[in-house]
Amino acid sequence: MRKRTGATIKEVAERAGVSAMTVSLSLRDGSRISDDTRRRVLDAARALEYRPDARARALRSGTTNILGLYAGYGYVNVRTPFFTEIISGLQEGCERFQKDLLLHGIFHGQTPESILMELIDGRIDGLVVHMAAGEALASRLAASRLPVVAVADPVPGIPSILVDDAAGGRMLAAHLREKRYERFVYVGAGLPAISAARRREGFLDAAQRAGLERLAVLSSDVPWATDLVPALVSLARQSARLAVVCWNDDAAYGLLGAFRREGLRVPEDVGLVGFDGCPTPYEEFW
Amino acid sequence: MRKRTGATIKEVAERAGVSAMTVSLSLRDGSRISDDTRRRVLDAARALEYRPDARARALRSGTTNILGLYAGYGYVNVRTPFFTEIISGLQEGCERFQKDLLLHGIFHGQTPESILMELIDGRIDGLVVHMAAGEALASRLAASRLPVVAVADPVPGIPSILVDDAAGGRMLAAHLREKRYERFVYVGAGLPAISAARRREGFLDAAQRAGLERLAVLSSDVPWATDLVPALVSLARQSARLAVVCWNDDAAYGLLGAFRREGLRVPEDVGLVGFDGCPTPYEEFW
DNA sequence: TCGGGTTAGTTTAACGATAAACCGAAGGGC
DNA sequence: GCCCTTCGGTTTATCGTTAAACTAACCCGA
Repeated sequence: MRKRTGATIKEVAERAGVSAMTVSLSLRDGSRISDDTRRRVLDAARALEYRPDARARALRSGTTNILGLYAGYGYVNVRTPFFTEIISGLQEGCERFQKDLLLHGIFHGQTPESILMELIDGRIDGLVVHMAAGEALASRLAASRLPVVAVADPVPGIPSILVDDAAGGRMLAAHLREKRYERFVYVGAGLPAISAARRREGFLDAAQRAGLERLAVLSSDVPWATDLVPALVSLARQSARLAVVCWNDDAAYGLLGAFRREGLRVPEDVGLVGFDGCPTPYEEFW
Repeated sequence: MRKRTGATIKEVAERAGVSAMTVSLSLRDGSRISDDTRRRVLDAARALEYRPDARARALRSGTTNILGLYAGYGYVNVRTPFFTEIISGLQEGCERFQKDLLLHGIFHGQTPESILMELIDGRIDGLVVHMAAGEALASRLAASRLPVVAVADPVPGIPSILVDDAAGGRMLAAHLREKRYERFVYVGAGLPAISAARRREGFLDAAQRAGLERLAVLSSDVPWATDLVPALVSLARQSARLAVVCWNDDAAYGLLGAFRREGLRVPEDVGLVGFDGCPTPYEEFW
């Protein structure tokens, strides 16, 4: 057990000749304390290098000043631009509201649900989730009374920040026509993400309407879709005017690198398109 | 104030017909509890969907199961590969030790020290810092009795994970000779980082010994060194066999993009080198 | 049969802060 | 003089859990 090292509120109170409550109020609220008393309290606090204990404050006030980010598909993978964008945005928000940001870990032998539950049991004041949640999990989240926002994938009954996947699909199909592509392979997600499914259906639908020939609909089990490279390369070599359509930018970037290494030129030999608009750290270099 | 929503340990105790302490022990320690009692407790806990409150646990036990990452130069910039590498490594460690990871925010009107102090006042069980710390800050850290490790920059009296900057400088100078570069511009950090200074001196020293001509030693105030582009481009156009030596990879990547946009080819028109070995998310594509 | 040790719990007292209720003194209107 | 309000605090009772000390029952060997 780790003991605190600094002074407690009682010691400050004693030194300033007031009650602990007065110290507490002086340091936070402002009202109900005379300027004179407050100054004495602040002096005492400074002299003792007093800093309120976050744990005690959290227990009594119910507030930790920490926001959580929960990633349902494994963990918060900061190596992918998708997450770095989300985190950067959250950091800005955290700054505005004076919060810190907590990234949960993956613990062996724990289910995603138990990780989520552990996260919401008093550690944080609010939560951003990125996951495909069913009714069950959603209702447990709601029961926690914790403010929750979902990003990128909808969670029933929870405010969700989403992408218009269907519109994206239509834009994509139109773009391919415009660029004179005639056929495509779709590279989908190996995840049960609702948004990924909508995105796929949205595009397939629009592509059919646009008269694009559908060669294959694959799905990749790794973030950068590298498991599909052999199949895709072989398809690309056989088919003219082929576009590889990826469900997200991570897959597209991964394939871009893989294609180059295979000597397949983009866009001369094969078209390649992603979805998300993720910047990379050095995107001006692309 | 946010109230807890679930059952407390007392309610579980009551339902199981035991004391609160027995519940606490049953759920954690294992010893001193008969199998029979434990089962009753677990049943009751499950029935009530009991989850221990992290705040209370933290206050009483002194432990939060959270590790902190503190970045002294502003904030934890997850858009730079340098930090994503650090964070990814920390995530692995957190997984092993069942910890979550806390990223502090930047708060208006707070000094870096006050942010650091706030972070260590009971929020976390251990800390990784990336900063140039003087004796004063270092001794306050030590006084907190919190386990602290410094990365990339040394902090007096604190275990620090460092790079051998001098050796890097020698390797770099040797490499430039080998590649037949004759002169260089050094692009240093606009930060008071100790490691950056050592790195600069280490290289300048080795470069002199290696007989390389030193055209300029600049320092950049932005992460990707883009403020130096005009000066560097003009130098590069005037000088043959010139290498631009960057103190870190962020600057080198930034300049790589900028040079290309200026029509300056790397390495045909100018040499460019970084320091760190940061991967980018899609490095196989480079 | 007695003392010592183990087993399986319980009781008590915090951890350090704050919410809520309370309280004395000063001021003010009628 | 009496009642009411405001100001500037204090007192009390937790928040929910766990460390430490305690206890009752039982076993066992001498």
